This record gives sequence, C-alpha cells and structure tokens, in this order.
Amino acid sequence: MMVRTRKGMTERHQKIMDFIVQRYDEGFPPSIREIGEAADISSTSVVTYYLKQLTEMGLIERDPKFSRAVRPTHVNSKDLFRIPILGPIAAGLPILVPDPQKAYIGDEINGVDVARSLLPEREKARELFALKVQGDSMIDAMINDGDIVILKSTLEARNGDMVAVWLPARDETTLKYFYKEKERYRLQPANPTMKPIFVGKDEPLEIKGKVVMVIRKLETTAA
Amino acid sequence: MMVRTRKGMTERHQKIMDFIVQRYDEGFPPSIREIGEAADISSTSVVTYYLKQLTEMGLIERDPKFSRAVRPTHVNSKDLFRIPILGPIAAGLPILVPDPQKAYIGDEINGVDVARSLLPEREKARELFALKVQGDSMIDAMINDGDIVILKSTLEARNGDMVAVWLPARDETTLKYFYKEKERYRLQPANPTMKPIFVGKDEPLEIKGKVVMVIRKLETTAA
DNA sequence: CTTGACACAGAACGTATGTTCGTGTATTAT
DNA sequence: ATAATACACGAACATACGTTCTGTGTCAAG
Repeated sequence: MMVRTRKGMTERHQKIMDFIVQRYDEGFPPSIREIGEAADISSTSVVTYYLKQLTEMGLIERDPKFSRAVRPTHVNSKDLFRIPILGPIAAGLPILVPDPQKAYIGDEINGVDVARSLLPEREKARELFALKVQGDSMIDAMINDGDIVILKSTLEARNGDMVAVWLPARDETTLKYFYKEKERYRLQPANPTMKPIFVGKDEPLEIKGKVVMVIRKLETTAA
Repeated sequence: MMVRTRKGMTERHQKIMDFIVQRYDEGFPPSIREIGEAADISSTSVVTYYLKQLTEMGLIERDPKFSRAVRPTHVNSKDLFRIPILGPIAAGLPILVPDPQKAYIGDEINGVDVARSLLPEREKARELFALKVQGDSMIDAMINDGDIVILKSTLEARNGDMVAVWLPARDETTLKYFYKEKERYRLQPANPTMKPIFVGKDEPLEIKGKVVMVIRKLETTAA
C-alpha cells in the first residue's frame, strides 16, 4: 500500500511558517524557543522536529553555523508583488486574456517585482498583470518601446481611466484614456496634441484592463 | 555644546554598518562577536560601544529582548531600495545636487521603494535619487507631469544615456538623450519626431545624473 | 603636569540557544 | 497482537550570546 505520509501542512506547520515569515519581515528571526512559544509547543525538540520537516519541504532555509538562522525560502516579501508579464502588447495584436489562476501559479520567470507602496491602496495581486510594449505605436500615450505597463484586470472602465482596449473591427489594440459619451466612446491619447479616436456604441470594444503603472527601464549600456 | 551631528562616521562605523546591512539583506542578522570579527574588533565591548553610537545616530535599531536583533532602520525589505525623492524637476529650475552622505542619513520621508530586481545589476543605493516631474515640459522625452524619474548621480555621461542636464546659459533643465559630437553636444529628445538641441562645447552644460528608470503612477480615481 | 574624554582590549558572568537523548502515546500496517 | 511510525514532552549539556566591569593608551584642554 501507499505510504499515507503525504506531507500535509498541519496546523502546527502553518503556525510555525507564519511566525517565521512574520519575524523575517520584521528583520528579527526567531529562536527555537520563541517559535515553540508562538506555536504552543513546550519542547524545543518538537520545534526542531518540525523545522527539519519544513526544511525538507523546501519551505525554509537554515544555517547551522548561526543561531536564529532561519528564513523562508520563497521571495514572498510582504512588501513586494511579483507581477507576471503575460506577453507583449502591440498594435494589431490581440493581447492575452489574463487568467488569475494561471497567472498565480504559472511560470513567473518573466515578471516584475513592484513595491506595494507604489501601488494604489490594497490591490489584489491576482488581478494585476503586466505587458511589455513592442514598437512605438503607443507613443501617443507617452509609452515607448520596451516599457512595461501594469494593468488591473477589468472589463469595465470609468471615465478618465487609461485602459487597454481591443477593437476587433479595426484589428487594433491601444492604450488610451477612456471616456464614455452619449453615442460613442472617446479614446483620448495621452499626448494632448493628438486627436482622439471615436468608437460608436455599435462597434465592438473590449476592455482588457486598466493601466495602473508604467515602468520604463533605461539601458545603462546604450549605443 | 557639541552638536550631535554625524560628525564621526569613522571607518569602523562604516564597516559595521555595511556588515549589518549585508547580513540583513541575507536574512541572518549577526551577533556581537560576528560584527567584531567583520570589523577587526577583538573585544565585544567595543562592538557594543559602536552599536550604541549607531543607535543614537538613528542608523540601526536593536531589540534588547532578542539576541542578534539588530537591523538598519532605513530598509524595509531586503529586496527593496528606498530612493529619496530630492525634489521636483521642471524646465527653468535648477535641480538639487544630491549629497550621497545626506541621502543616506537624511529624511527619507519622501521616497520611492523600488524592487532591486528592477534596477540594473548592483546599483549602489547611495548613488540613486529620484525627482518628481512638474509640468509637461519633458513631454518630448516621453515623460509626463507627475512621473518619477530615478537617476544615478554622475557628472559624466556616455553617448546614448538619458541624462538630466542643466543649461545655465538658457536657464533650462531637461531630460534628453546625450550624444557627444565633434564640436558640440547633441541633446536628442526621446520622441523621434522632435528635433534635437545642439549645445556648443563653449556653452556651459552640467550633467546632474543619468536616468535609470521612469515610474508613472496612474490615479485610479481620475476625472 | 594633571584631567578627562575617547577609543579599545580583555575577562567574567548569567542567560540564551541549538542539539541530543530518553521516554511516552496514540495511530496504522502487517 | 506486534511492529513500525508519527507526534509530543522534558531534561541535560556544551556552546553562543549580550552585558558589564576593569584596565590601558592616546590626545587635547586646562
């Protein structure tokens, strides 16, 4: 028969992990006995027992050379959001529809870390995704080739929001300020010298997301 | 009588600070004796002596309840750099000259947290500062009102770098791509449809810093 | 020459800390 | 039933750790 030892995270595992993460965020990693106190464990050997398991699970790292040398392995600093870059955005190409579940689990090799303090209030990380701009078709929106735009997944928008819209009839994707008018939608470029695009209400218009941030990294080694 | 300014930041202060920051970044804060070893101090009392001073300077925090409970005060997370916003940048205004020492200690109430992974290689945090753009005079550089530009303090630039330059003769500050040509400097706007500015080599030109990142936060509550 | 502040070393001491060992108790597989 | 396993407790121990006290040399002011 199968060994039933499917490493389940018991309540004690979870309590210990939470405490280690909390202390790690504070900068003061805990001692064995402090962990025991936090998890209602009276014996230090029991804490060692669980710490060994958590290490084997790959959830924490320890350094036997130092005391209090325990830290969570994953980079889940509470001050950071890792936002996946789902793909490129360019005029004439449909952009990916973000799947929150996939975005959370999927390969986040390509992603941007964004400080929470830069994001408005308490954005849900799962609702955010990033796109890398290809080409200079968005230049009228003050967004250049190579820029990373961070969007909040939404299907609706309020007036004044900068949104990523997909216009099937025109086979075009753009970033514009969104205004709903009487008989039409007005897509206003960020550059005030450029004229807006008007989309009649009978024309299909898909809002993919709302831009919450633009990040431009400049190469230090430019030609 | 004595002004308790940071008069003494001796080599030992610096060594200890660097070591504490390094260990804090690694997640494993050091013990007194480890600090002593790193700073070539044989006695633990001397380390205590310096730790007390650094605490009074506000550079580190300690918690007497725990061992190894020492951390730099200014860092929130090991993955973040807190970059001070030294002031606004606008055409016609001189921008502040950053003082690395002051930037390290000074009031960093106004600052931006930037994920280290977004910065090129191993930028020294001390060399970075941020400016908040006022007005749309930089619009030809694809930089809008309210944007935050992060610069690396430097007095020289290579061709292709985007730099903040101060032109005393024109009483003007701009962000442009920098090119050194035979008899002049060419300041190229980011927007390819705009024409460059030429500055003769006899005209004064002060490079304040090199732009390494641009961050634009969009309001969720736009009119 | 004193005086005192300063920078540093060394040792002592009480507590903190991680590991190890022995033991007990359910649960489960054979 | 027996053995194996997972989970839990407490004690013991060697070392790590922070604090504190004493002492030493330097240097500038009085």
